[in-house]
Amino acid sequence: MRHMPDSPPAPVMTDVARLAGVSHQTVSRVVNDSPHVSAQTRTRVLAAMEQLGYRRNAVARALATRRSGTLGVITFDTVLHGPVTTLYGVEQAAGALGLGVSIAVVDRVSSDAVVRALSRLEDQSVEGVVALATQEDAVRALTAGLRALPTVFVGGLAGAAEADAPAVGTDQLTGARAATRHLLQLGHRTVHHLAGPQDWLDGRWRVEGWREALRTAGAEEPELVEGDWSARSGYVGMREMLAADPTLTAVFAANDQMALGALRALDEVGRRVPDDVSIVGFDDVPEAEFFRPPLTTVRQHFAESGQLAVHLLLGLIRPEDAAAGAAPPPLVPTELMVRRSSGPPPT
Amino acid sequence: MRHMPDSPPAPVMTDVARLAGVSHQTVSRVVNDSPHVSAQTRTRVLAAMEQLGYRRNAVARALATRRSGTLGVITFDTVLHGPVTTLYGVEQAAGALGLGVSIAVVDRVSSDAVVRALSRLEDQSVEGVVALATQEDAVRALTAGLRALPTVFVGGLAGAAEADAPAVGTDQLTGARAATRHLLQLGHRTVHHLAGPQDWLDGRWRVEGWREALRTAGAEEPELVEGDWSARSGYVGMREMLAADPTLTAVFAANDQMALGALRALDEVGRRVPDDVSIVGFDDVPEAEFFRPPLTTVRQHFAESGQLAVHLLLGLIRPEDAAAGAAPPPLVPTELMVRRSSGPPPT
DNA sequence: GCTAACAATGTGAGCGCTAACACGGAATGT
DNA sequence: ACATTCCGTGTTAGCGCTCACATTGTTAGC
Repeated sequence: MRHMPDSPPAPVMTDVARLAGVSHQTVSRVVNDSPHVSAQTRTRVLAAMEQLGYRRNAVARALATRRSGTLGVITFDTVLHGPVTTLYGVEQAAGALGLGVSIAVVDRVSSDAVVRALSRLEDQSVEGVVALATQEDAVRALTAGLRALPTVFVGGLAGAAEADAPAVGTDQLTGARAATRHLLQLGHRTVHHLAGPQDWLDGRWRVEGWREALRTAGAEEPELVEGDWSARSGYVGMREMLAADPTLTAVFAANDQMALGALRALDEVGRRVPDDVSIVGFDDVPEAEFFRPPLTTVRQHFAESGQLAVHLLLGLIRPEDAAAGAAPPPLVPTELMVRRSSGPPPT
Repeated sequence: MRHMPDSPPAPVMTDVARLAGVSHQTVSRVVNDSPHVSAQTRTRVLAAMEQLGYRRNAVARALATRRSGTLGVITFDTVLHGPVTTLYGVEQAAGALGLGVSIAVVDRVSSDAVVRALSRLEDQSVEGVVALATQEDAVRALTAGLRALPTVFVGGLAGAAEADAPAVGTDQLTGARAATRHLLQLGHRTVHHLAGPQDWLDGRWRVEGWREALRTAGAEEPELVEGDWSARSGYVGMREMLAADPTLTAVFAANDQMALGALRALDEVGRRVPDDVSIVGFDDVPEAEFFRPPLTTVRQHFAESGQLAVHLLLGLIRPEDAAAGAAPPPLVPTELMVRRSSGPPPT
């Protein structure tokens, strides 16, 4: 699209008013669906708007109402399936409500960077923020010393609760428990855990679920190995684990990428999956079905989390507008996708 | 963060002015780094701002200047590595320039949805848009019948050029050529192509590069099989290809996900990689290194594309502010990452 | 028949900022 | 010495919209 040097100025309310033969205020009423406009006048105004191609100026409206109609999202620059999908869910839900979405990406994990990102959002006068940043540091940075900008956390319910912040997200605990129990039920004595970073709330919850399931089953709890969500860390972690306990038969990886790395490590040392070792992941990224073997994993419904976050946030920002009904449960259930990477232990 | 019922109103310019004993305009000058303020006054104003915790109201400023200071990004709801990383690049570059970024996600590929997404961005008064939507339909929808909103396309240079729209992106052609040539040089008679969707400009360019390399080498051009970027389509496509030509020895997949699917398909029919068949992907997603075998692929520098897009867009929006120097070349070079999925053909 | 109530519309002010110009006073030139 | 420039600052008028209130006209009520 070429740059147009001087397009004619966009029509404003007064223009519409003049054309329709009413006052600007009446136009405003029509635009805002006020009931106090006669059907006839409304039609005339609508026609004038149509004819002029009028669009309300959101900036002026924001200034007058002191409401920007924009939500902010803070996220990390990882291309993790979860945050990205959640972001889309947020945008869809916000768009449906007529709200805009601004984003701020935190380049590295430091509370400093989080504060700067938040500051960028504040500069854009967002009315509230959805934080996809579920590391503990981030939560702390976001809750501490900041202006009263309503915030909803997605993902890490634990720390959020500590910080007395509203949060929504996947039911990590139940999901991790299901994954572990699945392996246990297949007959494995115990399940090893290739954990996510423990400063991520999601990572911690998955450990918790794993631990609970083991405890319930009376299984011994092997030392966990911590990774950073990356396939590389799954690979390295798996080798470590194998070195520490060559007899292991079942591994629950904290996400699918790490599971992929584990798969590779097992292949390198000649262990077959699932004949020798079973693997279960978490997330159900679209590719998981095409791993070798197809990965048994816990599906998360990220987009729903995003939607939920928006509705929860709306309740904080505009209590009157928020869907009146009871607040939806903040926990999105998971789904265990049993594929071929898990099976009974070798006999 | 709890909802605070009534926080004290944020300080405005006049408050700062009063405290500093100057006029609001002088405060404005300080905020905007005008040279026409004495050092002494500036210090006093700065101190007053500090004391009051003043932050300029971006909305009011936008109304007065008729510039929102916000860029829009249109993207699809795919969790493709490329668009997401580009998005981050855009945000980083914009943030560094003091610009905000609003997003609009297109839920499905229809020009209608694209128009609606664009409309959402317009409603937010973005000054320009970066379109990560590089499908032909999308480009057409974006360039057609729309207001004079400056737009930069990322990714698909071909169609953009047709539409006379500025565009930046990876040098797909050279990348695809390099991938194909790499296989040819290993001794393969020819290279099959598991193509991306042909209504995506990126997909088309990759075909083009592949075709050129084959032609240059005088190699026969096998029929291509078209996929949709997904691992599933790579899997299905590979099986099709194998059925059509069981003697194939080298495949260039249009992206890494499709390569993953292909890897799986080959495994299922007992073909070893790279001993029997070589595979090369495109993108170099972080996981590619942990595929089995590690995937030879073409790395794209998505974040740089995003940055470039922002600078190009800035040139359209604010010619005076744009870095004066020559415009950067709009093509970001690729990098061939040779790993273990490619090797000489079986003898 | 006169007032109360309400519906439909208009008027004026102001959201917080910047643009454009006005205005003194110091510095410069001849 | 006086006009001319420039510097630092203040004044005024909007940007396009909504809010609160004023003003009509109409219907209802006693």
